[in-house]
Amino acid sequence: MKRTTISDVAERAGVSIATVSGVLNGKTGVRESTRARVQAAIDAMGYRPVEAARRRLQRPGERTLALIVKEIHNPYFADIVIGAQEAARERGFHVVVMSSEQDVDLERDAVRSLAARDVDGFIINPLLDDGADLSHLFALTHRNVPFVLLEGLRGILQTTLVDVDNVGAAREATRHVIDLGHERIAHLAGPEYSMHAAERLEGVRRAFSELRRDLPDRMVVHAGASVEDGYRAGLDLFGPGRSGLPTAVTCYNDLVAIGLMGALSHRGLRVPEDVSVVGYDDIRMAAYLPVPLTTVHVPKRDMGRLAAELLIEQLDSAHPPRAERVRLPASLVVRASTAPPRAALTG
Amino acid sequence: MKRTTISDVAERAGVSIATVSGVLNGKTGVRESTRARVQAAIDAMGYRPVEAARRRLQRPGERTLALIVKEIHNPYFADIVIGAQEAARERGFHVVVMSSEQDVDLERDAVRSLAARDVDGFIINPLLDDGADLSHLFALTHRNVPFVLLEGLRGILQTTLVDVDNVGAAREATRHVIDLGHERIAHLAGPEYSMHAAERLEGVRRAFSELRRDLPDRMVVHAGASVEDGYRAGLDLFGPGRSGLPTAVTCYNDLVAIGLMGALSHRGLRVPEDVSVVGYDDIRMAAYLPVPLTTVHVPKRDMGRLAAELLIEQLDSAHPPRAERVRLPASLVVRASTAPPRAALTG
DNA sequence: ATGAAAGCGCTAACAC
DNA sequence: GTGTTAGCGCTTTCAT
Repeated sequence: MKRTTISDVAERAGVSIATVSGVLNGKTGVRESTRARVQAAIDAMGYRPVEAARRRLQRPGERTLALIVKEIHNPYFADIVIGAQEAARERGFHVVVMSSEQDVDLERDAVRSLAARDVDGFIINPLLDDGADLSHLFALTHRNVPFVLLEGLRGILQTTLVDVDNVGAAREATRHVIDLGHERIAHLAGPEYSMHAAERLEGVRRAFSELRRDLPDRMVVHAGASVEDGYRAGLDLFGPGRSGLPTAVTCYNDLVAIGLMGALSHRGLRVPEDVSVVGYDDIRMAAYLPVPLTTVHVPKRDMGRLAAELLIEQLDSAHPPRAERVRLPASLVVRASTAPPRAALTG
Repeated sequence: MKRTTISDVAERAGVSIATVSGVLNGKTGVRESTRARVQAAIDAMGYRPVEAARRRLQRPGERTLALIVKEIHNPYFADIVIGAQEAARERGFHVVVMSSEQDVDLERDAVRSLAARDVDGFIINPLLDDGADLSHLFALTHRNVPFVLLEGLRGILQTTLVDVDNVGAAREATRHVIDLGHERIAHLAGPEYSMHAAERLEGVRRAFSELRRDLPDRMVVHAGASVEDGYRAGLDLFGPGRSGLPTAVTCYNDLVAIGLMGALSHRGLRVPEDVSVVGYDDIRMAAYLPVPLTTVHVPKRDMGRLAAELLIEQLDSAHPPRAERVRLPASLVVRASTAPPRAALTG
């Protein structure tokens, strides 16, 4: 069954399509009786104008940016959305969000469907696809649809990137607990297919190797990115019958750290007295927790703003986009969740 | 400067627009030399096809739903998004999200811009506009674009609604702390322009009045919907020099409850020993907090699913939408953040 | 292998 | 007041 069009309505109402268009757009100069007849036809047929044919094809139309995030639950992305939305709005753009929920197929799908709806540009936090199927991104390049990335990708993609120095910041975070005197330090690593997770783990390793210290494999737990992941990993790591427990744990992100702190509490361990915890991202909540979280502050909002700005810049310039790779500063914020280990205090 | 079109490219490449269309769509039967020439022109001019003209106007195209939330930071909405996305995907739909961030103008704007992009239907968590300017919603009705609401509106809008019984659930939550023996109970109310906030406050009042008890005005604090709001309100409520402090606090939502718990901790008060705290929503994090939160469980994911299902149903039926008003069950989950008051224990 | 021309659903002159 | 018609940017037969 074909969609009802303006001519169907016109026919039913016994008028021309121009007249229908008139009442659709509230134009003056349509007799009241005619208007009523047309409106009746519209209602009866459930007619719905195709906006693409109305505006898009005629006038320029308003412009919109698409932001594709990895997890809709992560406040990290919420701040990025806010920033992007601000910058976009100031320039007359709108921002729509889609979430890939860590699924490459969903990411691909999201890009395709949004591109099909003529969004003007993309801000994408891409998944690190194993098979390196970046076809959807290449498709954008090929169609001259600009995009900026929020996380690195292995393929030497020649694109604009807005991120922080994850290796350096994770290294700094790890150094912090080492400097406090901790010996047994664990890292709750992020999702498997994530450049950020890899970079942060690399930063942790670097802190250790710089000091000629060893990071045992069992001290690296691949947890994930959510509160649940942190909770489960924490429950496991500090499970009954475990020995050589870590006295400090650095986490992939704040959500994982929050889950970990829950697990520690439920295991009867205290933060930071028994275990020091370090997060990453500095989500808003971090400072307001019962034990304010020591974490790496990431300028999420600024990242969102900058990404949108760079994108719009590309949109408005005729030149082929030059691939800027911006690394905004990120550094540790020490709060109450880290302290010297017991042994260091008593010994 | 007008946008580059397919004929510009054709002209520059010295071919017809049909040929350009051919290389654009990777059609076979184009001489390699021609293809190269066309591609060169495309690249040189940064040509970008208007997708609306390509698909939309020709084929049916893929369908998408828009979900408009009030605050992108609230995990409450994240779960709704997940649910809607699931249900939509199962039926071949996509879901895009926009956030009004508690701003009526942004909400209006979001609806307009999305409608202009031909989204097929809306799931909207509307703001309770003071001036009752629901024009953007009426515009949808007028254009036969179906939508379902996630929060009530004052105007007797004849639309589908998916929500829970907020009054009843808030009443139940309040009864819980009353039954535990608390006398001085405060409520951190939600944002001003919110039906949910009003309904929940009403539920609190009802619990009191049913028992012929009084809820003093100073025990109702208009906080907001975020962690920061809860923190600030908590810091204030339990500030130095305050007397007659509440021994239990019910909150507009879990985020506020989390902020409150942070404030209590920073004021040296313990949960639930000194103060019982009740949240609302049961966001995922609630169960994993150091002190697991007693809260009203709201079936967010199911709400998202249902909203999407009802919407798609309307989309696929020719009949005018019947306005269903579904109230999914919500009830209290008692965890560790509530306990009898000290006085009740000792007295 | 390439081009001319008819349409996709709608708006906007311009006639009548 | 209302209808005719020429586009909007593109795809798609159908010729050539």
